[in-house]
Amino acid sequence: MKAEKISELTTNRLSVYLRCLGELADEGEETVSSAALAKRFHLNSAQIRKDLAYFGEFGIRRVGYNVEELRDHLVRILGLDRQHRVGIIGSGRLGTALADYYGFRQRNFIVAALFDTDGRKIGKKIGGIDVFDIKGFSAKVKKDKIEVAVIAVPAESAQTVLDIVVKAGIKAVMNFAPVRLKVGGDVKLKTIDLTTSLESLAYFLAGNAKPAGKTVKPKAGKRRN
Amino acid sequence: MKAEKISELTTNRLSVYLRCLGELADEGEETVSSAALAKRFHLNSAQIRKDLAYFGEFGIRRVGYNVEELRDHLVRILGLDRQHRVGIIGSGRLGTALADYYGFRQRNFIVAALFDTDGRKIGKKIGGIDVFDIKGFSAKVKKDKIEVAVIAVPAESAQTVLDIVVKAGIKAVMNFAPVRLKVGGDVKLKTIDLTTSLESLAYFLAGNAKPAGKTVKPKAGKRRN
DNA sequence: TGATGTGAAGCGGTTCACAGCC
DNA sequence: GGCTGTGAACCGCTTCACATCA
Repeated sequence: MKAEKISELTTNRLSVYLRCLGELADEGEETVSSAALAKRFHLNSAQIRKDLAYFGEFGIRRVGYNVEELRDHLVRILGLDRQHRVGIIGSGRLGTALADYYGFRQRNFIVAALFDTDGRKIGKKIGGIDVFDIKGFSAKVKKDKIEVAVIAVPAESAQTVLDIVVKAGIKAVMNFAPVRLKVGGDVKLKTIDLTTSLESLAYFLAGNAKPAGKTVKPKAGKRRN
Repeated sequence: MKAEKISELTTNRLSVYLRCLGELADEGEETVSSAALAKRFHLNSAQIRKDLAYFGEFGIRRVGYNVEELRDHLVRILGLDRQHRVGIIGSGRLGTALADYYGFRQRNFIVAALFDTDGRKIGKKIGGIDVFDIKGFSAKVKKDKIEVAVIAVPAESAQTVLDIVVKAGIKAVMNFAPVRLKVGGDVKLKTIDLTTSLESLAYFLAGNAKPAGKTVKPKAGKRRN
């Protein structure tokens, strides 16, 4: 509640910086200036400096940033220096794909369990991970110390699932169902809406197909300036 | 290039409105006011009106909007009134999950083909969809009139794949690889970065775990006001 | 009267530009 | 000299408030 001083846009960028630094470290770079970082990954150097400055003074004037050191800082700031256990609800194609997602492990996220309502799946293993009845969600969360829930169920059931998840004490949720969900303020809900992303591409194609004609027509002219 | 008068934030919301209207239509509602829509789906009514007003005057004063009619308008604005053919590159778990994704079909997106470099997969069918050699991408795009590419390959290969895709004349790309990719201005690239989303949750958990102590420490006090 | 459509104000994030420091 | 850290300017999106009109 209080920790929201830093914009989410900033933390998202920290995640990007971390990745970039990983690449530089792999190449053996020891230090990097904000300008060099910006140029290489098409970022803005002022923004990099400002983002980092929220968390401390990591740079050395005249030199730049120490790659390894800054990376460690970012890992700690983002809370990636310890494991996070994840439960995925919905063991359809998307759920199982996520269970297998390499990026999870790479970032210290451990998929501890899958959950479903489908009796045919419960008790089985999918990709080496046990599928549990959603009814036992709360108990399993406590037992396995699950901190993050991923919702990969159809849109109709997503709100119900979210309510179960929140009741179990989970504070961080990633939702893939294309619906607007409601949560209390102390729970972080991140929705990844593939439908909207897709439609945004369709819009682009539609607008692109008719470059001159059907663009906007702002009614009473003079929209900007 | 020119069509970018309307912010992407606006078009994303149009997609949301469309979904909401679908729900209302299913319930048999004939008209809805911006205020009612806002209340029901936790949106802002002024924003709804403003977003819609960019595209025309769809409302009736004193009444609101006709649900069916507005829905049709949005479908047309978003370019969902015709099919879009999609090619997915990468037939791993994520790629195949996407090939199967219900939201695609529902929105008039047809997955025409999967592409891979893995000889063991090429020529096979996965979930009813043929897997082709990426080498034949360009030809297949022309033949099947593919307009949208989905990149579901590891981060290391993503830029290479993107270059192939762009060279084949594709103008709309959805990328799931966690990298910053480079494209020319006439191609719309939408990256869905699961790694960043995940790390943003981790950040929240980290900040949340230590509510008072390690928050920010803005160095020379007085950040805001 | 009651809802839309919209100019204007407000706000938050980005970029600029430079002081401070190594 | 050259890089960071940062106040100030800028910009675009959101929200407000109201004129407009069926």
